[in-house]
Amino acid sequence: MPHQNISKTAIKRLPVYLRILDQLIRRDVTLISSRELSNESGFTAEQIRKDLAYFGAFGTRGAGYDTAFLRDKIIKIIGLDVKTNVIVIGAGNLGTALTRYNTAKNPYVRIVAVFDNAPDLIDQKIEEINIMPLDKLSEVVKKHDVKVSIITVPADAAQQTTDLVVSNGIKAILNFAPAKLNVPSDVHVHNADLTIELQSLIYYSSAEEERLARLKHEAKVKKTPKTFTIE
Amino acid sequence: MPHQNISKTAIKRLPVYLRILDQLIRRDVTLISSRELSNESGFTAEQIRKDLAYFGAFGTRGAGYDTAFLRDKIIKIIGLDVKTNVIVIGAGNLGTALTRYNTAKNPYVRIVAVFDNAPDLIDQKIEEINIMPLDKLSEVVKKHDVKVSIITVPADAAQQTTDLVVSNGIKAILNFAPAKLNVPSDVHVHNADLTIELQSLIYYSSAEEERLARLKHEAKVKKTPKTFTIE
DNA sequence: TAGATTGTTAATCGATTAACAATC
DNA sequence: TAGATTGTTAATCGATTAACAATC
Repeated sequence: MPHQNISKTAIKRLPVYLRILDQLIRRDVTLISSRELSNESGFTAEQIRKDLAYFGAFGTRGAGYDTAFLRDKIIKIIGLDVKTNVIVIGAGNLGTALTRYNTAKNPYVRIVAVFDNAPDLIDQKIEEINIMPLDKLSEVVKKHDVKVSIITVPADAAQQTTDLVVSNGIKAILNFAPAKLNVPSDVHVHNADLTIELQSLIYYSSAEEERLARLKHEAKVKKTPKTFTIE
Repeated sequence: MPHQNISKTAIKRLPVYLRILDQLIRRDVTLISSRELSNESGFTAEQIRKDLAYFGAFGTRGAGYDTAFLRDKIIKIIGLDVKTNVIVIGAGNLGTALTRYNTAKNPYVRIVAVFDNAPDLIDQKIEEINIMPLDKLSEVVKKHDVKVSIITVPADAAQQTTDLVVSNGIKAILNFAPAKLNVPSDVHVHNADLTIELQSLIYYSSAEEERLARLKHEAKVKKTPKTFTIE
């Protein structure tokens, strides 16, 4: 297979497979079929096999996948075999939650520092990690060769924060600010705007058909010719 | 257009358009073209026009879209014209962050209560919103006719929490727990597993080609016939 | 009328699903 | 060998992009 294009949706599923394999290995399961992986992940068995096939042939026909072997491969595919140093910008509730969670539960990354300009937060700690002012960012990024930044600042500070991290060589940004970030083409941005997640979910939470029918009805009313009418 | 299938990806973009229209209206902009909306959102103008066309013809040829009119339409399409009552389960940092953010910045939803079983959290407040034990959930859901729940509990409590909210009539779940939730087919789940977002971003943060080439090389080495070799 | 921009149809692209040969 | 499950190719589906007629 000479450089097939790797589907972006497949990349998003790899961490799910990794999480499941981690769990299985903890339960001493050594072999798993794509059918069983499907039950655990919610993705189809065909899709799982196809996702993995982009990168190689990791299973054994007739048997399934060796859990430890497959985990090792996925870790290398994603690039988690070397711990990734990450910075967090914004030490509010969300920045704090992400820092705590990743420090405690995500063994593949290391949050090296949290940045915030609020004077009362500086020199405090979140789970042993220092909160620092933004003017220390350059130094920290160089020292730990940081390539990934999580941004949890307010929307109106998002672009200037982005410009700062990009100018310091950051290549990937996980953006929680409700704002579009302008970046050079070699910088990757994943938007994780939680308000958008919630609002698009609300679309599905109540009678969709009915709502859209009402909308169509209104449109008709609106298009009634605007002549003088007797009230 | 007799009931065209509405694309799921279009639904995810509607809240982005809404956010931009809110900003434009605040800046007293009354008319906007799809080209300008494209600049603000990062989606193409063609895509924006197509997304809106699923629901009606809201623009004026030659001119563009009336910002207030289009905002009103999008609000009705998503179903945000009536404030949506939402509950949050899990009063940790993430639950707190989401509660604060939505209370302060998202005028379209109302968080009516936060649930947690930790005794020291009960009866505390997050921005005027009570933290309650889970045995009060049924009562609150009935009282406020809640249909949407945000789940921010640990992975091992996610399914039982889900079963609880589903049995109380919740129809949409925004799930932050790193776990697959099993729900009846009439309940919608949006997964927002932040670890997965971060890990899939890491895939793009460092030399992809190189990493995958190394993987392929390893595979070759592994497949060397296992005969006796002279060291 | 001329210029601009929408709404819609057609063409392309990418992702998922189905099917099955390969092979453990 | 028979049964099982992978890896891969072909068919389908859905989403995006391109093009342009409609129309303000």
